[in-house]
Amino acid sequence: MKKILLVDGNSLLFRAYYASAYAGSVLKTSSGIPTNAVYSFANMLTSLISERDYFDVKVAFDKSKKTFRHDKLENYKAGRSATPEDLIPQFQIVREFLDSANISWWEKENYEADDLIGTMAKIIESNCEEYEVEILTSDKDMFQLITDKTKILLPKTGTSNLELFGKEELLIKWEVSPENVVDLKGLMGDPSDNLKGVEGVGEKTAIKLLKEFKTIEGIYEQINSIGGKLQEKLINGKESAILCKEIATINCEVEIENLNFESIKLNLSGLVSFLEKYEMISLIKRLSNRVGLINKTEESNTKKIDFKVLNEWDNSLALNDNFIYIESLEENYHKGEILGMAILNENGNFYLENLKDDAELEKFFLNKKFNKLTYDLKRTATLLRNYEIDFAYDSFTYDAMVAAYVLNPNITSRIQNLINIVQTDLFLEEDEIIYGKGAKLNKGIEFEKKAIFTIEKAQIIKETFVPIIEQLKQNNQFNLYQNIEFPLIEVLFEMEEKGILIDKLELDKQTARTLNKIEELEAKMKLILAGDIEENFNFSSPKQIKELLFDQLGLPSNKKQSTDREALEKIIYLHPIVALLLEHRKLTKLYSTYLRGFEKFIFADNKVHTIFNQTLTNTGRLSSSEPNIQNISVKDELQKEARKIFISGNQTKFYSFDYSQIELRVLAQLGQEDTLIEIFKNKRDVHTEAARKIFDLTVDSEVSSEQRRIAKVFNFGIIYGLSDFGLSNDLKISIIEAKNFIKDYYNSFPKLITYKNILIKEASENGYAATYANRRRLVPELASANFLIKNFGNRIAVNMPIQGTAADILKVAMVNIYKSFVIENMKSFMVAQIHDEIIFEIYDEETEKALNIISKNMEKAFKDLSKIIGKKPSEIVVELEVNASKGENWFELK
DNA sequence: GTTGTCACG
DNA sequence: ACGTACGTGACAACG
Repeated sequence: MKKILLVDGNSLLFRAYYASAYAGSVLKTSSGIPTNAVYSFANMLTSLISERDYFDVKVAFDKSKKTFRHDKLENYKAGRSATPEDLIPQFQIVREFLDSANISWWEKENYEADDLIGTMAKIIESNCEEYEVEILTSDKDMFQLITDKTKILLPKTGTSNLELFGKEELLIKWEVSPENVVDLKGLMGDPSDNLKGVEGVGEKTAIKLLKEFKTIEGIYEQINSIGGKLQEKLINGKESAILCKEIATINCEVEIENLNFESIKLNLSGLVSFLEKYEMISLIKRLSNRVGLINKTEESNTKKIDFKVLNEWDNSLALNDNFIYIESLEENYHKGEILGMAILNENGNFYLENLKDDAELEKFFLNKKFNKLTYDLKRTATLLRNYEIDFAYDSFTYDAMVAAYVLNPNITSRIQNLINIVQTDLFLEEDEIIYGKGAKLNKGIEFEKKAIFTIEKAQIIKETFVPIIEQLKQNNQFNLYQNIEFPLIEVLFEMEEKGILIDKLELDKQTARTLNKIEELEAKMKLILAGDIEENFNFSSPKQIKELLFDQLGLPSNKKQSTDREALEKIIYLHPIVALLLEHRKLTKLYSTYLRGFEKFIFADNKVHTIFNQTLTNTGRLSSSEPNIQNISVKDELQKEARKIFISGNQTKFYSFDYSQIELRVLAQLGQEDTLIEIFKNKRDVHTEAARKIFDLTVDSEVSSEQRRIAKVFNFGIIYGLSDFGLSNDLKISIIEAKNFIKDYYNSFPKLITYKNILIKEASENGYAATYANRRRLVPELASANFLIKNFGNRIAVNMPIQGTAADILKVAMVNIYKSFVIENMKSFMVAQIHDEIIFEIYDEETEKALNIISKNMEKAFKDLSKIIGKKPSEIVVELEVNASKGENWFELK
């Protein structure tokens, strides 16, 4: 007999909620989305499936608030206390969980979960002899569904303690048979559903009556054989009893379409990305193991992919379209090792272990007729170059990683995620499970296993290719992918390859000098604090600093006893040590992150080769790592010294081009705010002019630096989705003053409030925010009942289109400059992008030509963007202004 | 692995 | 009553 589990989703989720809400507080993600009930639900359900060995699992939910039962009884369920606020958003999230794990769930307008489950149980009983049913619910009404083949699993105490009810167990507990459960309910009523039953008849009397007369109808047929008060009560309650029975009766004749049962196969990668998304990290390992157990029974049935192992490539196997995947486990591919390669085409599936010294393979890569479609092209190309395998870059025509990012920037870039971005039946094991991770990472696994895994990865790229392209087109995002993101891969690839030269002497000099300063400063601080601290006091330990300042020295603090810069600045005049601590922070940051910390990133060529992550941010920006060259100090004079270690080559100089106020210009354009557009058109200082508007000053009047500073805070605030609280905090003014300022600001730029409201409305309706180029970001926060989270959603809806459109513009500029450099056969090259700034190394003899190409392309990039995505360039009226500076090192720039 | 802090746009 | 500006990455300390 195969067992099918039917789950009452609402009932289980409620139970999961209360089992995991302690003293009213519940588990939440860092952005405040409550997840406790889903966490517990996922835990309970997977545990149950893995332990009790079910063949298939279906979950049913109540659909709408109103059901056919409400038509019969006006106050049905009216007495029930309100659903906890933190639970409401989790009804949606739990459905997302089931989808990601590939567990099917059902809901139907007008019906409750009971009816769906009852119907399914009946269908199984009458059509499928080889199945039996278990129903997981804490609703005792469901006992009416018990038969020889159907049993109820009732949670007892806690979450893991369950009791199984069949006919016999029911008879022992209630002394009734399943078909009389509704009669019992009709007589007793049920306060939770606001069912009255017969007044004065409780459990004991009801059971006694049913034992004798079997059903409610039976009781009334022989009402005269019952005497006295009870008869009176029954006659008075007749209508109610019959109605309550009717309502308690589960409708087992709901129409359910496409119901079929097959061996359950959980989607591990979908599940893992779900758990990552909602920060349920601790469940990943536990659930992965269970999924392994649950899926195991099926493993032998999964179709094997046929493939051929080749010692050397045979170019006669090559075709026009070849899906390739190169396996390499290092996160930093600049020092990555190639473990093997899969090539899939219509001639078959091929696996190559050794890529070195394979002349045929190199011919394959150099031949432009042979298209290569892959996942993470930048990594692939870098690995090939590191192995000195020549290739024609142009023959790479598709990158599944970047395409998937365009469809959903929120998804972690792992090849396994391609499966859930488009629905497929494919399954791909996690890297960690194949190779282990951390200290247990093992690259030398069995040859066969590794070959299959690599082939499977290429298979995923192949199978998802057409659906992904179709979805891009359907979303109107194909141009963004094809003409911006895809060409950008090559730009970033070359930037990373070129790297940035490091002045090692300068680095060593500064490292020693800074270490010296730190030691001196620590000695000085120890002298001041003599008697207050131990000899081995650690000035870098927030814990020890906290104790010293607030407990020992008794300085005032906030509730959290924070010791960050903002907190320390407040108490700087109360003790001489505080200023020195701030100085210490600056020096140690400089030393450990930008000086000594940089050494490990320097390669044999004396350069750093950063990784520009193209598929990480939610807004479309790039990020940079190992090392991060987008956050090198610039604001503090002392820390800015670190910029001297980045030097240009012998024959080149650095040129930096940065956009002036690009986000505000984007805002002016997209919000159609003419006053703002005019300010930029007249090349005025936007903060000064905003100050004139807010403070109602005349055109040529003097604007104080204080007024300009306030206006500047506003200009930034508007991009972040300003709040009165945030502003009052930043400007150190009262919330009332902040409110008034906001009013003045919006009066000065009235279109901005309209635009803001449109953005929020669109994001709420669509479920995502979008840039001018149709880059999307899902904003589930907007659906939250919690107003803090919802406000966060509002700010995302406003900020993402602005920050993201600016990012889109930068990308267009980079792609176009790169193309021009190639066409003009220039040697000069791009070295870095820092969100609103692009840094180049330019050969002296190319200076004029290069500067011209760069500034022209940057200035027209918004219009170019418009054209690329098929909009009208003429609608872009705001000017983009670019400032350039040069230097032989980064310190000299700007 | 998580937390606190701080660097950038 | 609650308690925030948007987007990142790296480091040291501390469980």
